[in-house]
Amino acid sequence: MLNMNSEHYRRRPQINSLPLDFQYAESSGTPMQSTHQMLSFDGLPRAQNDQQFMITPLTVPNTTSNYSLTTPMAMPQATTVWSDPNHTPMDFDSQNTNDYYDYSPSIAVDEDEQDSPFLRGMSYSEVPRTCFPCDPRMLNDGGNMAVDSFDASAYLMDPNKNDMQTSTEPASLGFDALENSHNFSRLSISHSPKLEHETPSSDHFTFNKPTPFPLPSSEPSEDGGGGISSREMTAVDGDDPSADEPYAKLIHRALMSAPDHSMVLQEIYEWFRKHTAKGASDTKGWMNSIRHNLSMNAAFKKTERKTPGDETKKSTEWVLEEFAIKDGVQSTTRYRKGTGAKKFMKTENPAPSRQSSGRKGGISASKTKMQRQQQRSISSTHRSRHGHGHEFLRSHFPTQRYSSPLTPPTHENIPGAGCNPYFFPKQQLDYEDMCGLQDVQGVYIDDNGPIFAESQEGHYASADGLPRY
DNA sequence: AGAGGTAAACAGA
DNA sequence: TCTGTTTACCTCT
Repeated sequence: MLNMNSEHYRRRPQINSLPLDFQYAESSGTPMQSTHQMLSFDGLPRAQNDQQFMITPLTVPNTTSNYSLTTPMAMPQATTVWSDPNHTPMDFDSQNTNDYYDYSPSIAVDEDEQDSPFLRGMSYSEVPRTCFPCDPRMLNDGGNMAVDSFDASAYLMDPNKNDMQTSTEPASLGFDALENSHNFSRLSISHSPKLEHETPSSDHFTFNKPTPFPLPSSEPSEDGGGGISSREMTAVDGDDPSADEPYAKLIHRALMSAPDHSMVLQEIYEWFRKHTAKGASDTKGWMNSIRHNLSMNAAFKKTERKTPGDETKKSTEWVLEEFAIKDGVQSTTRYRKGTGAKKFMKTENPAPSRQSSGRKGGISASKTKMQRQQQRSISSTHRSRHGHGHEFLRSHFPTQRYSSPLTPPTHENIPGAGCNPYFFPKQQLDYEDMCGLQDVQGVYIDDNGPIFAESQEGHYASADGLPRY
């Protein structure tokens, strides 16, 4: 098993001014079979040992070099070719829980590299890539076989194929990416990964924008109603695909259908009413869920715009983050479960504010609501369920910001994160490492730096000495 | 265990 | 009352 500690990736030195994820390992000789399983960082299938991918001579500036693309990113187009339902990918996330890899579509790129013959007109972010353990430090054996253990792997890029999208206009980028992933989910998958001497067909080898992360099923379609995810194809196949689609994806679809990828809450409600079964419900639970997802999912950003016609009025607008336009939306659950948060939640004596805030929910919980009330009514000691947390703290620290350890820092707070929110769990660890605070629970990031929600001893501390909640 | 849904407390506009 | 945030629970896989 390879040591896939992400530190090795994150601190890999940059070579030849190429972006971190576009380094190459030079070696000579003929292509060799890889002796290592290719690793997938996004859960998508990757090439197996008997799969070879050739890079055409025209695409290689130095034909004595074997290139590998080292960033663990999804490669939707090639994945379409490689996908083998019988192949179980090695999933990066499964080995590094909450340790998102530092892919960022906004990594600064040397402009000159954009025209590199290696890139052949593609921007680096457009180049499909996968992970190869070409960094010696990634390998347990010290890297002895780091270079020569894999074949001249790359991707069969057809330089004559002109369906590569080079537009940098955000909306079209996003649509290309999504549309392409849409194809991924719809197309029948070729089970023949061998591409040598094959002429790629447009069906399985176009080079539109690759989506760097798990493929969204929330891509727009002609009718604005959205596509069908692979999950839905197996799970629903029914009349209303949206019925089985999570709120986050539906909201994403709604926003994608808007001209500026933005809507006010009421417009989102309206979209749900028109396009989903959820919105047809008489209850208002779905609205609550929408608001919950908007708040909790980093793909959705709240902005303010002035009401047309009345410049004094402002309305809150929800807009898709750039990465969400390009890559789709991630699970809302994912954003609310950071490492620190997990630790925090496991503490036996959570902060008073946590004990009192929030309430039990869920369908079954509501069923037992009556039972609880009855129990309370016969209890001789009536305990107030709230009023001890935020109330007390706000009265004592009126200017304090009440951010939650569960709230991921916005990507703007993280240097180098660009527009990629997947930095934040890693960033939490970085702060822990930097501060030697491995034992501190609930470390999270604030505008002012790390905030230490609660230590194992139950003490509160923070970077500025004030308590955080 | 993770994803996703839901109810509900609570604050602010 | 609406909106936004947050928590805590639930079911399902």
